[in-house]
Amino acid sequence: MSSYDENATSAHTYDPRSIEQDAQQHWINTKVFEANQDDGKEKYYCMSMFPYPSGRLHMGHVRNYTIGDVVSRFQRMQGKNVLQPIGWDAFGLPAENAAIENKTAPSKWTLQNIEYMKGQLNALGFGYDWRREVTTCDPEYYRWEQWFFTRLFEKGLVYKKHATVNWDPVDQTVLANEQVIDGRGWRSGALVEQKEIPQWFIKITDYAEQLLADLDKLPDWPAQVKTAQRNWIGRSEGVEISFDLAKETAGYQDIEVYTTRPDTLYGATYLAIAAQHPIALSISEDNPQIAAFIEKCKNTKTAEAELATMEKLGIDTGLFAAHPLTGDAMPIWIANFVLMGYGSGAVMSVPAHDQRDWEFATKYHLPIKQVVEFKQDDIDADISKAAYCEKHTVINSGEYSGMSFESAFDAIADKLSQMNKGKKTVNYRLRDWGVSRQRYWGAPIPIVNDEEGHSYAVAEQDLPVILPTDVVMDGVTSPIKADPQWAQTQHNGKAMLRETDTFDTFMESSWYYARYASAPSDAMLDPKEANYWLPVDQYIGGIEHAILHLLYARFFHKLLRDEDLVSSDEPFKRLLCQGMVLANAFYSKADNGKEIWHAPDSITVERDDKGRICGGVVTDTGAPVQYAGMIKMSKSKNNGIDPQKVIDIYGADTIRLYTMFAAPPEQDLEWIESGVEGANRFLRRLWRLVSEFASEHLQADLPQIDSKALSKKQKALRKEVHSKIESITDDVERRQTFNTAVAKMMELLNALQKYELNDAQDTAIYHEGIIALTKMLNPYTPHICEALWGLLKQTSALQTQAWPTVDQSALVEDEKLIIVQVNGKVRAKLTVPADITNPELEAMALAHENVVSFTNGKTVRKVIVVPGKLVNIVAN
RNA sequence: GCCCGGGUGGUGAAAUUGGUAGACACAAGGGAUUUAAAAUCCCUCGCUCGUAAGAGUGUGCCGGUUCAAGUCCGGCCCCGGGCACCA
Repeated sequence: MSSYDENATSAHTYDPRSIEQDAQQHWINTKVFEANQDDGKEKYYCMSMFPYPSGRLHMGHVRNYTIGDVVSRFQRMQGKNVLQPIGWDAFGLPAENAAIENKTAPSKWTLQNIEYMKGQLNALGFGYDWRREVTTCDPEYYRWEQWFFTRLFEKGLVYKKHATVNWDPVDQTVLANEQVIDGRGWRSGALVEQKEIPQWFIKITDYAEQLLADLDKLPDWPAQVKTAQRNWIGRSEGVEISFDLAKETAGYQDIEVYTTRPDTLYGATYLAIAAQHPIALSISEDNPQIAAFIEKCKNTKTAEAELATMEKLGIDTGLFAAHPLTGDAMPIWIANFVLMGYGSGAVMSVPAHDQRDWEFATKYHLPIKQVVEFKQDDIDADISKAAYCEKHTVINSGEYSGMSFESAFDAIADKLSQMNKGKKTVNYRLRDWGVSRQRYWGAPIPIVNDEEGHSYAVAEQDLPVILPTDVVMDGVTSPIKADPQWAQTQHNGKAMLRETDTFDTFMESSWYYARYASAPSDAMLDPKEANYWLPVDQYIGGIEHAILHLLYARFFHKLLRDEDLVSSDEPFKRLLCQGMVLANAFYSKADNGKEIWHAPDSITVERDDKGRICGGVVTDTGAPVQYAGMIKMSKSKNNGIDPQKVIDIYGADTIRLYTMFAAPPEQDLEWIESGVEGANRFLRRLWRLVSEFASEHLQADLPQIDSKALSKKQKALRKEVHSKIESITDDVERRQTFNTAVAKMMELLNALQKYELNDAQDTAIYHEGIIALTKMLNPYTPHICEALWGLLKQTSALQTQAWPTVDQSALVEDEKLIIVQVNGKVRAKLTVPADITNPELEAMALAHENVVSFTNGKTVRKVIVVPGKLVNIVAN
């Protein structure tokens, strides 16, 4: 029995404010969203990516969480035991920046934001189990991540090594890529340098093969995301080759390189090493030119895009290595595009068959030697103009000349192997996961170091290592680095110093889905409950997380599995990546040439003769502004639309409906105010239709539908209702095209609105349609549906109602519409009995007046009949 | 630079397995209702020609396969996202 008070909402006009509050209160009272383990019921775990508590919800959140709520409510109506949790990705850089700006502590700022945003999530009516809320800056959360890291430490899956960071030499601090603007520190303006510092790494490369292979176990992930992950892991088969140095340098007798093209080894004409390579550093000690070049190489960001697009520069070391097969002397160069942190920090260069090497060799007049024959089709190929990168027959390669790519690859690899100068290797582009951050607002890394520099995992009984929250940010140094007392501690009775670095925030987001499912106070997870809920059946979030977050979470799941905390191989069964939310953006130019971005609601737009926006003026001042088009809502472009304002004007159901209707979920969504009004108009129309029906036609004893005795008109309405049920169910469940599902519900409403009620059977059919529509719309706009459910005098709970089922007999048609084409062009449309035979249909088509006028004087060569659909007459 | 997407009316989009291109909306125009406005309801709406019936044409560009192509294949142009310390 529903305790929902329909009397409170029996007003004649749609009033979202009161019905939304009533519905939300009703859900709290009935605890309908609290999910408990129930082995007798099929579970469904639906999860959206948790928000960073930045202050207020943005439209991207609304879109993401509405999709999650639609899926959850739909699955609940399918009879499943649904878990939909939410939490807060609470650590991160913006809290530190806000703390500096607002002179408050990051913790205080973050917790205030969480409180506010929680209210917003509730106002949108999302059905979360709040008992399972996770906040990552809570020591009760991050203590288990610290514990798990110490387990990995004991297993040898973490290690410390030097790695490059962006260093601000004025502020004496490490900068995130985001904090480097045009090569300078964002606060100091100093030229940023690359610096090597010791950092912690987790051996994700040990799992590279599994992470790659298990992508095949994810049929319900977007192909695009799987492809991106495959490329990121970047498995390649190649050969490790060692080149003997003419004379030992910096303790090196040889230089190791990895290549996927051993077939081109005879074309290797020089070696290139990283600026930070020990050999380079060693010879720079008494060579000021080389020292200056290495210094210059420090002035780049660590981002890959930067490295790929910067000017390729090099300098000759004057050293030589011996070609392993020919013995030829090969010069060794230092090149700015070779990374010390990747592979061995050295590459062999084959300028004839690699474009980057070709450009480098051309610039510095190094020899270019063709060793791959041009394919016949590539008649225009010219080594003096560009590298030839195809794999084909090998030439100019001694005994290997004339071999195919494959044969030469194997033969040269075997030869090197016999000589002990190389071996076949599988290599990955994927690098180990660096988890150290030199920032304050994160989980402290649970490691202590003794005076000799040995590292130890913090003992289990000493966890968590708590991050102090009562701190003052000076904008430069992390408070736990600035306070010498904080790091001092004991380990096994010995005085030691704590790590003052914190974890990458991807650590927290890599296992929160498991913690939602099971949060015991004395362990990381309770495997029994975690394994009931896991894996997540549907995960929803932004495409920007396609690689890093999703790869780390998949990796972490395998680590959890290998620690016997979970039993599945993959954390997320099905994945949906939603698109961005865009809005109009406007700017004007300041005197210094900088762009000033104006909020779209402060602008009066100007339109061209086709009604497209072409410019505008600031409403208050009349100052002209430029139109920048529809671009991603962002702070920097000042074009964010505050969801709160939309809720205040139209209500939560309208904003939910608009975000689901305006575009398919994986595509970008354009925020257009008049479209929001349209969504609201639909809800008002629905309200009027149902309330009028309820007050004028609804009666306690509606007759059974007598499907055999229905009139043509009644059959048509029933067919409309049941074909919509069939197709909307498929849209929501399989296709996840929520926009077309909404369009079909609009069509259903239009059909009901046009329908005239004359007899009791009409009322019964109409009632069936309204009930189905209310149920199917419930996942999208649950508040109005609760209220309508009350108006329709339904006594059972709407949220756990069974989803409407299709009556197949209602779909049977007596007549069909057939398209008639002549030579592929539509010339007629025929309405024919559904049981017409092909010859009859063909004859009817050929006899049609308009068909005759196009076949007159021609010979009919062929007639193609697609039963129930189309006839195409080929004539010439 | 590398990797991944996308391009259809005035606009957002639909066309699910190769079978009516433009469903459903928004905007615009016309009309009804109203003292007036809001709200609501009805009609028109890819482009060109035509009173209409209808004809021609049309899914970024060029070419191909097919009885039939927005959809498949080859080549090109343009736009967006990610690139390991923003999350």
